[in-house]
Amino acid sequence: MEKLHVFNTLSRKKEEFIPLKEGFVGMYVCGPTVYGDAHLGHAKSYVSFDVIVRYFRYLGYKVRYVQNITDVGHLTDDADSGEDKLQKQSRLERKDPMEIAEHYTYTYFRDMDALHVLRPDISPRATGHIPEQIAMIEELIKKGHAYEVNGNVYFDVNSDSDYGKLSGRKLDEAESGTRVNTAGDKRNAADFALWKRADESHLMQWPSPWGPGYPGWHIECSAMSNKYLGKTFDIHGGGLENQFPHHECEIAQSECVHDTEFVKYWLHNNMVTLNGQKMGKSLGNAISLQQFFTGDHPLLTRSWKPQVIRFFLLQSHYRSTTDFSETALEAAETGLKNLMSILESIAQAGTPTAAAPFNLEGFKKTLESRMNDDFNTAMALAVLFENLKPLRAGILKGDIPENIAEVQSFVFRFVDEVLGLSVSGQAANADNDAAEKLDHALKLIIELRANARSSKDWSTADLIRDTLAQAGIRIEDGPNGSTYKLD
RNA sequence: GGCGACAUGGCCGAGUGGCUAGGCAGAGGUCUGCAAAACCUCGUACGGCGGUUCGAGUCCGCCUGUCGCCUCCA
Repeated sequence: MEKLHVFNTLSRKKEEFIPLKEGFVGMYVCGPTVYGDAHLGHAKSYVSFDVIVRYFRYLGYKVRYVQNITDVGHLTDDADSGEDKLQKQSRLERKDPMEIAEHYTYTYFRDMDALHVLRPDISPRATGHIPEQIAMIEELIKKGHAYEVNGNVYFDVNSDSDYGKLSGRKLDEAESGTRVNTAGDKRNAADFALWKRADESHLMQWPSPWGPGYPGWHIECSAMSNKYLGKTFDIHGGGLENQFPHHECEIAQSECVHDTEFVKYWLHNNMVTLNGQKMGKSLGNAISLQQFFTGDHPLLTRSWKPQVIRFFLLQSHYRSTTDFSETALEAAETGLKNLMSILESIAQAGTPTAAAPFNLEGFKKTLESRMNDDFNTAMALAVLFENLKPLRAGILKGDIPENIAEVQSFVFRFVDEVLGLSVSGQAANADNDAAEKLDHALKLIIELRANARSSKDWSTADLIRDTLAQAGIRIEDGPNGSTYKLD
């Protein structure tokens, strides 16, 4: 595709992306509820939107990327009877809810950093925007879209004729057969809470015009997106499971307050599954990112590097489910290693020979057309392999294209800036000083082994190679001497 | 029950109606003291049954199966 197209959940079609303001993209993505460690499902979502943001920037857009931190308001159970998740966790850990929020906000960013997920430009906390949420609720009441009962405030879904436009749900359909049976003091079972009354035992509470309480889940995103992105903005993203009710409710609140379209393009990423079942915290089958990084989980036989997780996720489309298995991770790991090895060869290409130029324009165009097609990273990776493999083969033969410098700079820019895969990952992570010392030592060992080889002392040569291999250092013999690689 | 997805070769996973996706694994070969790496060659897959079409994995219908949402959830 020549121009960027995105799949818009509102229309259920791919649409050309046209920004509200030329050159700028305002984007809001639902962030985590910080009461536990982030797992592979979070990684899929945030890696997906990370690539989307990166690609917009690559295209030259100035992006304002807002991703909230939900540190209050999610209930463990039904919207009326459940306990606040943070409050529950704080009871379990015997900590203040804010300690819980702070801790898991920290681990969230720690894990996302490891995955090379760029930090959002703004990470607003729900608890930091209580006045904004209250103001919005007051406006909804004033306009007749909300009502107060006993210190609770509910949104009146019947007051909004558009309600259901995102999820394709009609109000009367939802009434029979659902498990929503707690009408409580609501006028309509489908009405949702904007503000909840808190009793004295509730740890997180704020004063409000309706008495002490705390905000409902959906209102934070409406209030904060409005504050930082305006009444209408370009893109709202999140996990597919938030389409209803969360995003539907956001639309209702925002559009009823502002009387204008809330979001132009709704993007939803699909789930990570484990044995065909959705991976989720509350389902108890989630493997946290830390557990992947350390290998400390009954379903894991070993640890997995963040980079491998990222590459694994990039190999499938963000709107497809990603089925997790260690076999699949292993395949991704080898694939990534091979890609990196190809890139290394390209990086080390010497001065150009008389070889014909590499078709950089065509390569770039193909790559961009795949990304323009709703951010098809799986395709982009295929294009990378398809084009770079022959290039490497040529380089190894000594055919170095005259435009190698441009090729190198483009390839590295794309892989690093757009895909977020760091080419010199290992080298960059290593301690430079120690690496230098190791390099000296290995050069000596390789020289001694070369002497052994020239006197056909194969047993010594093999002993050196095998022992180093066990330590994760691979010796490879080539026509111009031996080299080593760190696993 | 309502709404919505998906079913692709050993595995993962793209796919705009007609030309090889790609990755991993596997087989054979070249190179090599051996190995590794690299390079070359090799797979005609699209749940089932109909239909539209000159032509369908790709469109339509039905069936079967799996999954998601309808309750917190990336």
